[in-house]
Amino acid sequence: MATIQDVAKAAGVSAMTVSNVMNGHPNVRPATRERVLEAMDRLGYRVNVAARNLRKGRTGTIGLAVPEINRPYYGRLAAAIIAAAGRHGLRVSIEQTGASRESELAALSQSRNRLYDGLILSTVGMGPADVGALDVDHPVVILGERIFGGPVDHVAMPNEAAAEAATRHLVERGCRRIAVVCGRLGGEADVSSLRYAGYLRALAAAGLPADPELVVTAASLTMQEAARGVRERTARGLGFDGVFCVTDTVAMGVLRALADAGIRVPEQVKVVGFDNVDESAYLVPSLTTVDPDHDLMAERAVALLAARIDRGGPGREEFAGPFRLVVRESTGG
Amino acid sequence: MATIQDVAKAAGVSAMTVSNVMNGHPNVRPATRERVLEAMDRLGYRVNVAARNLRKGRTGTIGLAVPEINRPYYGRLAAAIIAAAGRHGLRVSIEQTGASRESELAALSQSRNRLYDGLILSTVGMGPADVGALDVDHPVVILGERIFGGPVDHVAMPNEAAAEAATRHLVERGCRRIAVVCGRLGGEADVSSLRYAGYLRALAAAGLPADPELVVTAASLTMQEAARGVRERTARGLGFDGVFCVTDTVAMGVLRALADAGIRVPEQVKVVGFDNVDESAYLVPSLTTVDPDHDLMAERAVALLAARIDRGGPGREEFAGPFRLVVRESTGG
DNA sequence: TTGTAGGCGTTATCAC
DNA sequence: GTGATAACGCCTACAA
Repeated sequence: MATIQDVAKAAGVSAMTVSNVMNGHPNVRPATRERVLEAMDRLGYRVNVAARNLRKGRTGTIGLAVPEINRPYYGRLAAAIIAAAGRHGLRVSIEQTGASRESELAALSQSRNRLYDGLILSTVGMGPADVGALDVDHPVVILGERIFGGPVDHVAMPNEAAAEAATRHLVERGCRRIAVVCGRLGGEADVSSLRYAGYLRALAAAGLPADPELVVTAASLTMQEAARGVRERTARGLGFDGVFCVTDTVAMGVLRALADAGIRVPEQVKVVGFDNVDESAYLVPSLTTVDPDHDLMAERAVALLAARIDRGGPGREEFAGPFRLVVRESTGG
Repeated sequence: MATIQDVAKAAGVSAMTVSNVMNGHPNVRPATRERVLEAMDRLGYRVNVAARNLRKGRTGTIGLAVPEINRPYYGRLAAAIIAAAGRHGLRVSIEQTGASRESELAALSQSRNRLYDGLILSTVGMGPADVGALDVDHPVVILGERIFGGPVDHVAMPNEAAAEAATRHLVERGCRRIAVVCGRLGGEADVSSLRYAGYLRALAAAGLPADPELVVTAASLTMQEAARGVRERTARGLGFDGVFCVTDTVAMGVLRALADAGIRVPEQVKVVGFDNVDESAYLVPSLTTVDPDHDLMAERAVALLAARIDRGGPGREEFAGPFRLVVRESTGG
């Protein structure tokens, strides 16, 4: 494999000049540039990224830590982040945390390993008690939730407001006993708790009581758990006429369980999801859901991280994306 | 950031000894090891990956190039590959090709850029004419299809056999006019063409004619295109009683279009997919589909690549995974 | 068992 | 406008 020295020799210049040509520096005479380019081409020269990284103290790669890439929401997010990173000249290395607190903390310390220039972390397992772990000296952006007081940048979903709007939509469509399907409620600033809070707010605003009977738990927010939870609930009789699901994935499990029980959507029960993953428009019935503008959030997250990489120092910026409700068949079109 | 030298100084040894401790080399006196570990800990030492890479000529990262990570099948695959790579001590950097021939070729030449130790490439846009491009001097494993004669390792789906089995299943369930929804048929060794061939074989074996009217094209295999194709077809009257979809994603679009047309599945039309993505079990109706054992394929692909990275030289191994048909509601349970 | 020397390929600095 | 020099931090010889 040809090195910069080989090219320099072949072109009759110094390595420095070759470097300057490569990096588009000014002050290279056109004729020289030509000779160098020709030599590079002839030798099939490729820059050695490891050497460049060592010299520059950068790797050109950022890490993206998500619970599992194989879930529609994280897939959607990853796609947007890879695209956004590409626009910033960065590559993306993906790590799966399995939504466990330990793996999320491990991802944070990996980033200290200087594997990546920075890390975008989707926290699910970590809680406020782990804020201290965020105090690392490398660029980190938390994506998804708000961990109050953390010394890092955040790109947050409009969790509460959007959950409230989604639930209000059910109220407006005539629902009076609205169930919610969410993960474990620790009272912390995780997806489930924040969206649950929005759900409660909408109920209160509508003067509806909050019945603990209507809270269905799907601990790790999988289709399977959601379906099981709803089956258990309907086995005791249909005690609700609307369901707010904290994610679209959960909603898919819910729709399936309702179909199993022979309950018609939206006639008997109306369902709302959250995320607007690609599949939600194609489900039968198609799913009414919250669209949080993934592309914008991804772009902001990468932009924040890139800025932090360039400028250094800790950040505390917060960005909460916009959202809109996409009304489809599951709430009556 | 502390370097190996700093640690050496702090522990009163040479850098070499620190290196030996780090890499678990034998011949380090326990007491010395202790002193070194203590110093590393005290200084918060982290190895500089760039320097190690430069020295070793390795990056510890492999590339995974897929059309779009935001599709259930590729998400599933990526999850399995990241997990498998982790077991081999490798990280995974993901690149999205958008299924275009140009981007796939670019991914191949990127790998020559020595960004990664090796590349796993899911070819969709490239054809046999591009076999030459595979003749790179870096480890590459092609995942998904067979490009005959390429000088690289392949991990292939059992495309033809599985497609034939899926179609035969429709025949066995009583279907006589079986449509197929696939991408453009170039007669090359891509997913659509191979699975289409399997479909044809099953028809022939059953003594059924192959009617061009029954070939629905969804050029890039999206839900949208599949739905549109089926809508156009049903608008001219329901001319089929079974559909073989070349992917589950396509099947989701098909199920949606059939629902729009008021056609009942499986009573009027039976549907089979391919991939067994997580969602397929939760659709309404749940989807009968081919399960190709993604985890095994991912493991094999990573193992082949890892072996190639270690041993060097070009490879020509072919591995075709096993498959099984998962029968669900869309063909009558 | 531990230390010394040297170089992996690149680029920043500063001469010329 | 171009080139010599010196790192960047680590690891593989080889020497002690």
